Amino acid sequence: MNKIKELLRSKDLRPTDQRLMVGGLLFDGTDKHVTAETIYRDLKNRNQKISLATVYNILHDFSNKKLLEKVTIDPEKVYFDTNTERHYHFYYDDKKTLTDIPKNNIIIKSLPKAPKGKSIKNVEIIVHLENK
Amino acid sequence: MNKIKELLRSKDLRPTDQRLMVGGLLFDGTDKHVTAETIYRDLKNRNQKISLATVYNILHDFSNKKLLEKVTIDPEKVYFDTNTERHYHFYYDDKKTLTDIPKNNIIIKSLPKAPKGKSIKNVEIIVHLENK
DNA sequence: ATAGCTGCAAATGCTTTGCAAGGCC
DNA sequence: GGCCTTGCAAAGCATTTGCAGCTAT
Repeated sequence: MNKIKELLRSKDLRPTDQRLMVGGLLFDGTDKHVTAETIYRDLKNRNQKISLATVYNILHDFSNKKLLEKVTIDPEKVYFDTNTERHYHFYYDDKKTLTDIPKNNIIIKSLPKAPKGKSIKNVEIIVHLENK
Repeated sequence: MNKIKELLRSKDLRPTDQRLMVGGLLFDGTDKHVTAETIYRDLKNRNQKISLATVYNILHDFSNKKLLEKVTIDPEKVYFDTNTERHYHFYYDDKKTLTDIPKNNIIIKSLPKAPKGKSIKNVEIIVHLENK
């Protein structure tokens, strides 16, 4: 838990109780794909004191500070991914579930040049899956 | 306009006034990226009789019948693209605008295998842009 | 002390739904 | 005639906002 405290400090985020709870759930070394709702329910089930609005705040704080990556697929849901390295996603359209595409399983040969005055911020690749 | 009528018929969609109007805006041979709101305003400005709910219905009908491709980027907006061929998008995060990436400017060298029992439905690539 | 955070409830904004009336085949 | 489509208003839902009360530093 102290590790998370340091992590937050290093990003100029005050280590509040709520941030530590959310951080504790997210940064355990394994990759996760969560939504605000997911986190909120999880914490509520453990009888933790936190509000949904705060979960949204925290998730966006984390994402602004590059601790999470925001992935948008379904207009009704925003996913946050603890894996912030360049990688891409499978999306199970039926189950509305996100998973990482195993590394090196997708290779982009050439990226387009950004239009004048613009630069590429990030590249999102979502491979939508359906049942055979 | 008769062309659109045929187009609709070929997809088992009844050529109602509203569908013809929306189809007329969309299928003129040039690629477009629209939202329900866009279409609705456009038609309203021309004093056409149509409701927002119907625009949503029609856009989804068209997309279900593969006349349009649905692209999701911003959780607040769903874009529909008249270009249903395989191609990808630039997204101007600041202006919330979508454009096609010029053909052959992005090449995927290898696609991942779909997990067991699944097949790839489509691949969405969104290159997010920011100001330099 | 004070800038930053939290949390509630209300507001927002896109999208969907229910259902009655009307249109297409 | 019977099924499909429209359109309105209401409902739904994820997300954001305003703001008063706390909290970390």
